[in-house]
Amino acid sequence: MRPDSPFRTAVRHVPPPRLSMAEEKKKPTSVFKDTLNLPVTRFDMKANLTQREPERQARWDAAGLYRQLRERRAGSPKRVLHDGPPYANGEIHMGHLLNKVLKDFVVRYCNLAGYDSPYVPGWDCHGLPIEHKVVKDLGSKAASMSANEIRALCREEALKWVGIQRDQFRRLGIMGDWFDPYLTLDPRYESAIVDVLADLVAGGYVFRQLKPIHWDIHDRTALAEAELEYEEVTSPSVYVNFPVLEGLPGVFRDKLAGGTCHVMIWTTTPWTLPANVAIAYHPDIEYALVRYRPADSDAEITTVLAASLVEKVMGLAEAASFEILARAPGKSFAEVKYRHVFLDRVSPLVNAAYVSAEDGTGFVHTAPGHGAEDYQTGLVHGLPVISPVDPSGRFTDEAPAELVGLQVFAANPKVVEILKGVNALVKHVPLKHSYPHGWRSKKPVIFRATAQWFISVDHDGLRQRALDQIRTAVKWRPEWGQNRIEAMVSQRPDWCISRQRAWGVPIPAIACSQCEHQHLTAVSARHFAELFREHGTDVWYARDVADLLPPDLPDGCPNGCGKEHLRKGTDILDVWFESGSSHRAVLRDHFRLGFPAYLYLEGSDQHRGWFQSSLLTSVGANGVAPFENVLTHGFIVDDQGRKMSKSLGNVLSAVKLTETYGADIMRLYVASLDYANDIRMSERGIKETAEAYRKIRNTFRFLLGNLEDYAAFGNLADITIVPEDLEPIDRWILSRANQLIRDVTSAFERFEFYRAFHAVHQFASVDLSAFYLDVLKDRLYAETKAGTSRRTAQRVMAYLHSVLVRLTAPLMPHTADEVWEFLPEALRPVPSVHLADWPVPDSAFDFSSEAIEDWRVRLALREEILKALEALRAGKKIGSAQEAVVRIACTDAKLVERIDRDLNLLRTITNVSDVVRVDSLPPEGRTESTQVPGVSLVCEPSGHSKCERCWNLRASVGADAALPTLCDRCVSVIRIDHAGMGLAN
RNA sequence: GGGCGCAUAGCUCAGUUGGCUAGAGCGCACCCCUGAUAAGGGUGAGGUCCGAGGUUCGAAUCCUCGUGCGCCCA
Repeated sequence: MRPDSPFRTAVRHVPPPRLSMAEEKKKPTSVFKDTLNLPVTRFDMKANLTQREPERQARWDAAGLYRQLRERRAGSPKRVLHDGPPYANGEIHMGHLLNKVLKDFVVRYCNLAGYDSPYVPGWDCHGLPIEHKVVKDLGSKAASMSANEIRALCREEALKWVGIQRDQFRRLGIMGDWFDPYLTLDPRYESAIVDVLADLVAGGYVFRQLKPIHWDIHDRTALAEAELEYEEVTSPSVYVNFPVLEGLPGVFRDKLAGGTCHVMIWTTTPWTLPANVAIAYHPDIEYALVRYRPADSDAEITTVLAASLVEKVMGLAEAASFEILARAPGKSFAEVKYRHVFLDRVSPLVNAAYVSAEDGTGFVHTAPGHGAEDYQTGLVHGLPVISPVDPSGRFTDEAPAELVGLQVFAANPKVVEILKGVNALVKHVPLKHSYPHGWRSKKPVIFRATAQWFISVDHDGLRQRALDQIRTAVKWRPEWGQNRIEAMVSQRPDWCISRQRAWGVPIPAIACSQCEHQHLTAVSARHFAELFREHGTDVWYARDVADLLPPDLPDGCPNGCGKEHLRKGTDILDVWFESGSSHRAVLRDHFRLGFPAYLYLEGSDQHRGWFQSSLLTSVGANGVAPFENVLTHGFIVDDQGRKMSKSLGNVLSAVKLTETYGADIMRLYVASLDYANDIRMSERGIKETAEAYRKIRNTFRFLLGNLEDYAAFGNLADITIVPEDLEPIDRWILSRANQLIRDVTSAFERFEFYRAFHAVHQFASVDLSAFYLDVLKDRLYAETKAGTSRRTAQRVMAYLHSVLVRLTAPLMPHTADEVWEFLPEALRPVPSVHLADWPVPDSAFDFSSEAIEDWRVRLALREEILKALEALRAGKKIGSAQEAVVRIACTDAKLVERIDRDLNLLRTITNVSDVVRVDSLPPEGRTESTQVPGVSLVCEPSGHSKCERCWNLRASVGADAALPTLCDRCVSVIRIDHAGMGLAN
């Protein structure tokens, strides 16, 4: 059929001959193509994030975006997310990325939502790992260097990593005050730490007490766990009988009939026996009363040990005979007292959960001065800490006379001899086992009790007050965080805050070596806080003690020893105390962010770490918790749920992945995950997120492409939605947008970013891309350029754009900012989306319940029509939906009215050629609607011709003799918009 | 070994106080379009709701035990 055929009108109900695919492709581009308003935009489909993000970040920095934001929100209600300081060591890993990105979501959202929400990042700069590395690199030189020389190198090392990590965090688009972060090595911060200490000293929480620590007797130094190396050694293990005095259970007493009895212990460190003050049992292990005859003796001995070990131990001891007299569980030994084998000391049996019947005897020799577990048990049972060993590992005169002056390892044979002498030795066997050695000396280390500084958790009800704050003043998310920290705080022992290192904040105590007086008062601590603020903590190491005397120690030792015996304390503070003091340094003093903080947000391991140290120091010093909300995230595991570790080879590199995919993709990936529990991460997941990103980006691009001729509009009236111009589908999408704003806002308020991400993604791909925008194409492309229909569509699109760009700004700040620049001037009153205000729903767009029901029916019918179209397509009857017509029959009178009203709308939302209602449909081939009872429908090829311009198949094509290949709509558009083009001729 | 948690489709998540045939997006398969084009649209196949008991008319949901995994401690 030729377009200019004079007969065209008369025969228009006859289907035109269909062109083959080959013929269709060969068709020349229609002259009408240029009359369409096709999308045009400079906004790239390809994101090229790895190149564009750093450029954009540089522009933000140059413009002082963060400063602008601070000014804009000055005076608004505050919401302070207080940053937990990462350790300034090593490149950032996935855990850092997760943590900082989550924080950035919160901070960016709060700022958009109108809060004054500053972000001051921090770093934990002191501590062992840095010192360890510096000393290791120095090798033997370290020994000849002064504390301050080593500390200077430590500072350099820490600052190096601060710089590297800062750049890596900034690359992720984390917004904050990167040029004035808080550093725990900053004198202002160091001063605040000591100020908190002064408060605690004033409150009477700080005391000094013996505690066993790893001690290198060769280097005469304390060692941390990380400085130990484990090696095989052979130790003289001994089985020893301790004589029982009283308290045995009745079943044992009956068999003993007044005879003597022992309990048998086993130890690989005989030299610690002088410090024995208890023997531990497990309450649930079954113990046996055994009478045996040693190989070399006629005298029978009665002793107690774990029932399951009797045979093994008797075999080892080469007993000539043995017999089990009775059995009893460990818990029946609670009242037992025994006498030390070679000292005049009576001690108790105590229960301890770590006792096992795996080896030994089921009883554990307990010396709180020489073991960590022993010490814990000692705290529980109030045992004395005895440690008669000097720094070089020699017994002091507190030890038995035979041992004084002997080095402990050399003393082992002597102890064995003593045991033999008192007839307490059951058996002596060399044992090969793994034993800790000093990392530098390579020599075996010992546990030695030394005086340490503590914070008493129970002084002045501190523990109880902390628990009260946990329960009443803080909101824990997820809620089980409360259980967790409650359990930990209610069980934790006193806090040992001293460390024997160089790289940290000195505990500014002045000691008298004559009388052992330790001078640490609120006044003296306050004095040093001021001194450190001015000079940094180096001053402690640089000056002589005489030049450091605090105002309350003018005349030397208060016990009358004079000044000449005074010396500076050599302990530094536990780094947990340092970071735990950030509420003073950052929230209250120097940065004045505001106390308490709105939110602390860290990994769930910090229930034991920073949350707890911050809580205890703050309740002790300020009386209240330093945070209102504590949000925790889980740990990153691989796609199979296993933790990431070098040995498993499943570690994802945060830095490399960011370089490969871009920050916005990595951020979106974080946003897509529920971080409350374990977080599974895989490169595959990142790739899927990249797909979601592309979808969202392309949706923005389509919006922008169709707003191009509109973007120049600067008049607010031009871009304001006129309600009476809205078409039904516009009203539908606006009601959806309202819901989206509500969902995303509530998700951000509850820190459930994955809900925000899923909502946005779903909206962009389902509501917009697959439906609203798809349906809108006809209006946008084919209607008159400046007509109400097209302009209204653009107004709605501009609105949707301005909503979406704000909702996504916290999640993908670079892309949102890029997209923002393409909005019409009047829609972006500020130069960056990050200075904008969070969208609020417009209740005028909310649907009535009738409108909701109308749309339920329409969308249900659409779904069923699309299914029916698919059947036609499979039968090669149609290609595009436009080639089909839909016939609907309805038996429900009320529905008939509604469907008749909606016929054009149904045609629009399904993109078919036509939708008509018929009185009835033959049963064969029709679809019975399951969602709209009473409705059935049929799809079949359209009989209409295809409009050359808009490609719709319409009954009106050919009606206009001058433009016979066009539908009536396109005819009128040509006459209005393109009258001068001569197309009508 | 103890404390605190978690387990729904290949992936990421929904699933109200127990109540329709357990849902969505992505991915995948097939198809359409070629005027969002290194795009866009449609349809479809995917689930022992970790396992085993129990409570209940009814369990993904509540209880018990187990398995696996994570964090913290020992």
